[in-house]
Amino acid sequence: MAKAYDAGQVEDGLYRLWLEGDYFSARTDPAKHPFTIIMPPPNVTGELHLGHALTSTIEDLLIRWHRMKGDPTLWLPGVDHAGIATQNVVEKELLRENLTRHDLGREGFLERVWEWVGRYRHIISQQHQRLGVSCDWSRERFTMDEGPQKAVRTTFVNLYRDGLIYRGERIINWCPRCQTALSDLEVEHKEHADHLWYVRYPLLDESGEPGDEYITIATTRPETIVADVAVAVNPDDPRNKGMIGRTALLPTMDRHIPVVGDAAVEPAFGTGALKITPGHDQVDFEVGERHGLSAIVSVGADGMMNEEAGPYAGQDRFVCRDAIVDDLKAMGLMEKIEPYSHSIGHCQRCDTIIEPVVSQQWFVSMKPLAEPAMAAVKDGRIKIVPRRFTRVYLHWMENIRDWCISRQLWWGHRIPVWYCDDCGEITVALEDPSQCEYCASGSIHQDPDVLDTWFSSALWPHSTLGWPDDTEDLRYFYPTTVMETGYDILFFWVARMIMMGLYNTGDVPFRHVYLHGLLRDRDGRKMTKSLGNVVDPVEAAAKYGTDALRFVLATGGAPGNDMRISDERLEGGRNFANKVWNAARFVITSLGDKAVEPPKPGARDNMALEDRWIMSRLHRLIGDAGKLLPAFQVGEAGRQIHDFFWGEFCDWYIEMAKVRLNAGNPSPLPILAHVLDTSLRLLHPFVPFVTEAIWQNLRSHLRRPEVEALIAAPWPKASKRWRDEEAERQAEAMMDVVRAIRNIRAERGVEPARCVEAYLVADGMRGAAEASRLMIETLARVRPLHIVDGTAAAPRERVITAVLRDVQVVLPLAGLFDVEAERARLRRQVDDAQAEVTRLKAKLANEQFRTRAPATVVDKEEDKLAAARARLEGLQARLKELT
RNA sequence: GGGCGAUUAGCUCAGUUGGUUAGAGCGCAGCGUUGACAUCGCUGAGGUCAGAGGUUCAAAUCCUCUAUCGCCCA
Repeated sequence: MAKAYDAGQVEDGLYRLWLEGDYFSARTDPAKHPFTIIMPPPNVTGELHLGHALTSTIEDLLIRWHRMKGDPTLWLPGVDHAGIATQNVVEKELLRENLTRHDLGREGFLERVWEWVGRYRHIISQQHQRLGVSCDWSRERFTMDEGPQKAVRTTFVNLYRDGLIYRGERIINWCPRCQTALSDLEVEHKEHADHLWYVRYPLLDESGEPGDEYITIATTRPETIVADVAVAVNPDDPRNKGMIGRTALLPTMDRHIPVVGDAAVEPAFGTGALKITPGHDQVDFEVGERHGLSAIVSVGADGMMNEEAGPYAGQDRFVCRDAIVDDLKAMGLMEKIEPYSHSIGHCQRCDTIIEPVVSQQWFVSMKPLAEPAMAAVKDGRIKIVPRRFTRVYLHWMENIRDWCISRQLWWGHRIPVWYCDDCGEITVALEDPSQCEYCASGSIHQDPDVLDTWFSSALWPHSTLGWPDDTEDLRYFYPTTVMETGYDILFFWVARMIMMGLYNTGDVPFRHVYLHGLLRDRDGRKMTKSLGNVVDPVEAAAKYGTDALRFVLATGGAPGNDMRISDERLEGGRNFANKVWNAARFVITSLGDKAVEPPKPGARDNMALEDRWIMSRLHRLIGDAGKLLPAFQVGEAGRQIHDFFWGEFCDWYIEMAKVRLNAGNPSPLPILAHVLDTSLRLLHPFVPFVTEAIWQNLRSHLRRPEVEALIAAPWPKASKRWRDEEAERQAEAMMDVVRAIRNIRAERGVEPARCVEAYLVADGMRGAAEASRLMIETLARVRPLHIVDGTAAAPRERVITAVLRDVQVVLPLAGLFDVEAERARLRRQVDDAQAEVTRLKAKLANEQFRTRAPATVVDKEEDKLAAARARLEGLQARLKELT
C-alpha cells in the first residue's frame, strides 16, 4: 500500500469493480421490504453543482447503508428536461451562430435541443459516477422518455375529465424576455426603491365636461394609465365620499372612466383612490370583475407598449413610464412624486421584471388536490425531516392558489389539447386524435404550448416506476421510502409530488421527506455564476478526493441547515481519508501474511484490558450509529464514527497494540483487524472509495470474508456481550495516567527522548495498572514505573504529583523540581477540585433534587462527589507536604 | 404584515425526547523527524452557549419578550 492515500489513483478502478460486480442493480424480494430512493433529476441544462453533490452524497449514503443491512434497495437516477432553462441555453448557443429558434422552426429547434440533451445526459451521468453514486443505471429515466410522456398525458387527461384542469383568462405572470407565462412560484419578489406618483384625474361636471374638480390617485405604474378602466375608492372612506358614481377623464387617453366603490381599496394607501387596470394587476382584475369592467392589455408579449397605448405604442414599458410622467407634468396633472419602496416580481430564470397580464392559459385547480396532500402529512403517512418544515408545508397548502401550467415554449411536454377549427370545441386525448370528438371535423390543431416542467416532475416517483402501467417495479417499490432534496424546492416539487402521487396512485409517493440545507461559499454567500464563487464538485473531488468532498458534505452540518464549504474543510476531509488509509496500512502490514478470525465475546475475560476496552467502545458506537442513521442524523453518525476511529482507535488502541506487537506478542492482531474491518463497514457509506480500497487489501487477512467487496459486506450489529463498563473505566484511568505524565513532562520541559521514573499509586486499580505497565512506560516514556499502594509508598520529597480520579502519579523529577511551580500547580488543581466539591455538595444537599431527580442521576452525582472529594483530599495532602 | 431559522472558543460548526466539568475541525502557542500517517503526533491557551425574564430539583437545550442577521410567504 502506498504511503499516502491517492484518491485519483484508485477511484475509477473501484467504481468499475462495483459496476462489474453488479452491486447497484435493484432486486425484488417479496419477503423483504425494499428501501427506495428516486433521485431528484438534475436539469439537462448543464453540469452538476455542489447541491447535486450533496443530494447524491446523502442518498448514496442511505442506499449503501441499507444495501449493507441486506434490504432490497433501489436508487433510481434520472434527468429533467427543464423546459425554460434548457430552451434558454440552447437559444443562447444558437445566438452565437446568429440564429434564433424561429430561424430553425419548431421542428428544427427541437432537433437541436435533442442534440444538446444527448451531450449533457452523458456528462451528467459521468459526473455522478465520479461522485461514486451507487444508483441503478439500468433504470435511469429522462422526463421526456416515452414512459414519463405517457404518464404526463394520462394525468392531464384525467385531471381534465375530473374538472381539475381548466382553461381560463386570468392575471398571470408574464416574462417578456422568456416570452412565456410563469407560475407564481417562478416569480421572485425583490424590494425596489421606487416612486409613488400622485396623478390628478379630472372629473366631469354635470354638463359632461371636465370641470375644476379632480380625483387624485396614487400609483407605482404610471405607464399602465393607458389601460385604466376606472378609479376606485373605498365606500367607507369619508375623504372620497361623493366620488362614487362620477366619471373621470383618463389623462393621456381622454377616455371616460367611472369612479366605483370597492372594499378592496385600502384607504390608508396614497390618497385612498386607486386607478383600476384589470389587464395588468391581480387586485384590479378582481375589482373589474365585480364591477363588470373590461380588461385592457397595453403591454405586449415583448414588453413593448401595444396599440392600446395610443401615442405610446411601440415604446418599451419603462421608457413609456418616463414619457407619461413627463406628459402628466406638462399637463399639470402630476400632483407630487414620493419615494416609495415596494416589492416587484422578477423572473426566477432571467431576472426580468414580470409583467402581470390578463391571458388565456391552462390551470390546475389545486384546492381539491391539496386536501389529501395535507392529510397525508398531518396523519403521519409522510414524515418531513426536519420537522419544522411540516408547518411551512401545511401553511403553503392551506393558502394554495391555482397553478398556471401552460408555457409558451417549444421544449417540453406538448399540451394534449386540440381545438376544432369548425365547431370551436376542445378535444383532450391520450392518443393524438385525427378529428374533433364533437363534430368529427378533421380540421383540428393542437395547442402550441407545453406544460410547466414541474408538471412532469410532480409525477416522477411513480412515472419512473412505470405508471400508468401496472408494473412489477411500481407494485414493489412504490411508495418509495425517502425523498431527499433541498428545502428550496419544497413547494415547487415535494408538495406537488405528494398531490399528484396521491391523485394518480391513491398512495403517497414516499414515506419520508429529508430536506437538506443550501450550500454557501466560505463567506456565507450563495454560490452563483456571476459571483464566481461556485465550487465545482468534480473539481473538488479531483483535488481532494471524492471521499473528502463526501465526508465534508455529509458531516459538515445539521439537517435543514445551510452549510459553508471551503478549502480548509475539504482539506480536513482529505486528511481523514489519509488517516484511515494509514491506520489500515499499519494493521495490514502488521498482519503480514496472516489471516485472522474475529474475536469471540466468550473469550472476553482472557483478553487484554485495551482489547476489551476498544471492543466495548466499538459496540457502543455501532449501537449509537444504529440509532442515529434511521433518524436521519447522518452528520452526527458520521462525526461519531470519525471520532471513534481517529480519537480512540488510532490515537490510543493502535499505539497500545504496538507495545505488545513490538514485544513479539501477536495477540492484538485479531482485534486490530476486526476493529478496522468493522470501522470500514461503518465508514463505507460516508467514504466509499478509501474504505473499499483498503478492504480489498484487508480481505485476504480475514479468515472468512463473507463477500467479494465491502459494498456488499453486512452492516455491523451491536452486541451487548461486548459492552464492558469495567474495562472502559479502567482503560480510561490508564489513559489518564499517560496523559498526566505527558502533561507534566511538557510543562517541566523534559526532553522528549528522555525516560523518567514514575510512581503510580494505584490502590483499587492495581490490576489494571499492572496490566498496563508496559503500555504506560512506552506511551509516557517512563522507566521504570513503580506501582504502589498508598501514597506513603511513593517518594514525597521534590516530586511532582498528579492526583487523578482513581489513582495518583508521582514523578521524582529532582533535577527539574521547582517548589514554587509545583505549589502553584497544586493550588490551581485544589481550587478546581474544591469548586467541584462545593457545587456537588450543594446539589446533593438539596432535598428537592434528591426526591425529584431520577435515582440514576442522583447516584451519578454521588459518585462524582466521592471522586471529587478523594481528589481534593489527595491534592490537599500533597500541598501540605510541600509547605 | 405573517411565519421560519440562526446567534455556542479567533473562524466554521456539532450538541433530538432538559441531567457533561459545553465538544470538534481549522487557526493560535510550545514541543516533536529511526518505520501507519508531517495529509502526522504530544501538550496547552481559548467560551457568563446574543440579552432579559420565566418554568424546573436541574436549562445551551423548554416558554415569553428584546436585539442583530438570513430566508420563506403575502
